[in-house]
Amino acid sequence: MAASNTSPPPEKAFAPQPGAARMSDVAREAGVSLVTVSRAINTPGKLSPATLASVRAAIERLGYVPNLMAGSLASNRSRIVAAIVPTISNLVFSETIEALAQTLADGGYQLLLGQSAYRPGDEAALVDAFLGRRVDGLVLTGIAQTSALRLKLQRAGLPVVQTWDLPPPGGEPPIDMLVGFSNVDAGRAAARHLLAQGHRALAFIGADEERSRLRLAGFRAEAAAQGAGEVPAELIRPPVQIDDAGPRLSQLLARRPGITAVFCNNDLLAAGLLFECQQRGWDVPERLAVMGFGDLPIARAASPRLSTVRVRRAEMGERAGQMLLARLAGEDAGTRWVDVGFEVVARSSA
Amino acid sequence: MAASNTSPPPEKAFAPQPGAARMSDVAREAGVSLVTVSRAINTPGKLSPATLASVRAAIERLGYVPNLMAGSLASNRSRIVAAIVPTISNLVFSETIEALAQTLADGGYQLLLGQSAYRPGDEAALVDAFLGRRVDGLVLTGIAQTSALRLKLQRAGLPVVQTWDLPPPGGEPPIDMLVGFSNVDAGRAAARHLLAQGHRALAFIGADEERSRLRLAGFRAEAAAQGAGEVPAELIRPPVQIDDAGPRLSQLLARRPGITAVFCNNDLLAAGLLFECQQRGWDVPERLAVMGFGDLPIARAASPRLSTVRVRRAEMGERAGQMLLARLAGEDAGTRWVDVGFEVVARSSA
DNA sequence: GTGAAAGCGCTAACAC
DNA sequence: GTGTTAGCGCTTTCAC
Repeated sequence: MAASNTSPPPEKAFAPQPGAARMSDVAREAGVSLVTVSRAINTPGKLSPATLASVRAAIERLGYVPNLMAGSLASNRSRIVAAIVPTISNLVFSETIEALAQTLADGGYQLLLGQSAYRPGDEAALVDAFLGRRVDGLVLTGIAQTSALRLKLQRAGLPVVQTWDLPPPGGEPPIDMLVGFSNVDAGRAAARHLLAQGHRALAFIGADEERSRLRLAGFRAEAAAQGAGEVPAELIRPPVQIDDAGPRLSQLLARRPGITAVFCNNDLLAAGLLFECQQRGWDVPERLAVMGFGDLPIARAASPRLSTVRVRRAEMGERAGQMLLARLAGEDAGTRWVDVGFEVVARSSA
Repeated sequence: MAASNTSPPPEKAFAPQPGAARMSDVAREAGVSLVTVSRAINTPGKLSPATLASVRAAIERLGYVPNLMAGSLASNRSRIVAAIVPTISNLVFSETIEALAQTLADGGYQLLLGQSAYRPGDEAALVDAFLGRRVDGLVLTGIAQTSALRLKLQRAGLPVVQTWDLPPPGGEPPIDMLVGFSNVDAGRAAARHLLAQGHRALAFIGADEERSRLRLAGFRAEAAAQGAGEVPAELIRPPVQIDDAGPRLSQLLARRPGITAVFCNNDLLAAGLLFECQQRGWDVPERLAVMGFGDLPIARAASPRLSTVRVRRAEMGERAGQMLLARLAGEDAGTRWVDVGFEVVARSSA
């Protein structure tokens, strides 16, 4: 089914740009000055309808595409906002990104996306690349940036929004703006839900990364507070895949055979656990209760329906975008830190 | 759990860039000329170790971050490659993007990502934005670009790679380069697999978009060739969610109660169907055979294991990146069209 | 190995 | 409303 072919050359061989039209070409073509063309593009309202029309016609005729890099250099505004997420392969981030991209697009900005792979070094490298491109704003995932990075961003005077977390009481304040929720509290709430149903032998499966660890901490704190004892945890080095769930359950069981409830730090992993239970012929939640995180569509579709912790993914993206747009428009809005909260969704699996 | 707070102003209020260091500042600091600084950054091998060291020290001292926009303008190379995918919320594209981003990064290029939402208009708008930024290359998903867009790209003389599909025999040739597989053949192969197991009453659930329709066409063609009669199909307007599976199955059943096998155009949808069958108490594959597409990790993890069509997602991204890098390096490689193929993976669900 | 001059394509003042 | 004059911060010749 696979083949690699050396193909016939296309009619016209690749040529290094046949001399793309410049603004001055358009100006000459339309019989106006260069600025007039610039205005026709950026502030068309300030031109007479007649000249505007003739400039537009010239643009059309020449197939002119404005060079935004030159524009950015001259105006010192790139109209680009960058965002860094750990990975786009985790669906929990997709909606945040889509909402952010949409909000920014509506405001005339484009989103430049980077993936950190949960590695601080990659994040720092991306920030350098973005600063080098003189992005107008930056959206970060999490609050675990190194102090060197924090300092660099503050020195750059760039609007920054941290997302998906909240600063711990007494911890470092946000770099600039922030929209998130308490991962510790979310973990705590998950434990509370499970404990309320009488479970005492809890366990945890999640990624070996910052926010997952915070949820685990909250989960364990609540379990301890209610006297539920030790909570074994499996921390998976990213990237986490759905088929990690089965093997990790086995590990957990080997360590503590009596487990009755597992909190998975991600709905996909929880769905994987559901599949695993089905393979084993275990009833959920009777034999094992499973709780997810995120409330992705799969939580509603799974069988049994997945109990989970709902996170306002799209809202975070939208608000991050709005905060950035407001700042970029010069409005120094009062609200810089937003807690969008979370919510335990009780369904059938736990 | 949610709260919006008007926060105390941070120690230092937002200030519009305290005058980021420029290359000339570094030059003065290091006691060399501006060009020397430029060389220290771009062609360090051409400098004496001593001057190189002193320039680097100055860069460090000033926290200088080169302005890549200015560099791009002067050199006429942006070192950015753009890619357009329908959506990042569909995991089938994630690996392609990640492999592409990685390959490009290794070659010194950055990836700029855009989402078309399966809308030709959005795709065209993104292309304009990218051309405006003078990206050095472009990766497109699919081959269904309008002829206006094809023309624009050819006129721009930009290296372009189309992915995820192959030109139909006798159809339009690729815009420039291409790496994909035959969606029609993939659909045909899926039907062949199902028919080989004795199924005669087939059905299809997929997104209402180009490549999904091609797979449906192949699926139907094979069914017809083997005398299996009509194949009812449910085409879902994107975005397709996993919880679309259940309701669509009901629709299909209402139209044709005797269905014994369903080809889902996406593994996530197939997993949704598995969950639906479980809810109904239907055994898979005895009562209903389910086949997926993509061979995402969920196919291996599902219960029963999902039979599916494996697509070389990462390979497409990597090869697209390589082809682009080769072209950008001036090597006019002979291989411009690559068929990476696909593969039917028989597991338990069908 | 290093530097001086010119200019990439555009926008920002400021005139008229 | 429209045009003129200066750059934006770099890389590119071409000298030395």
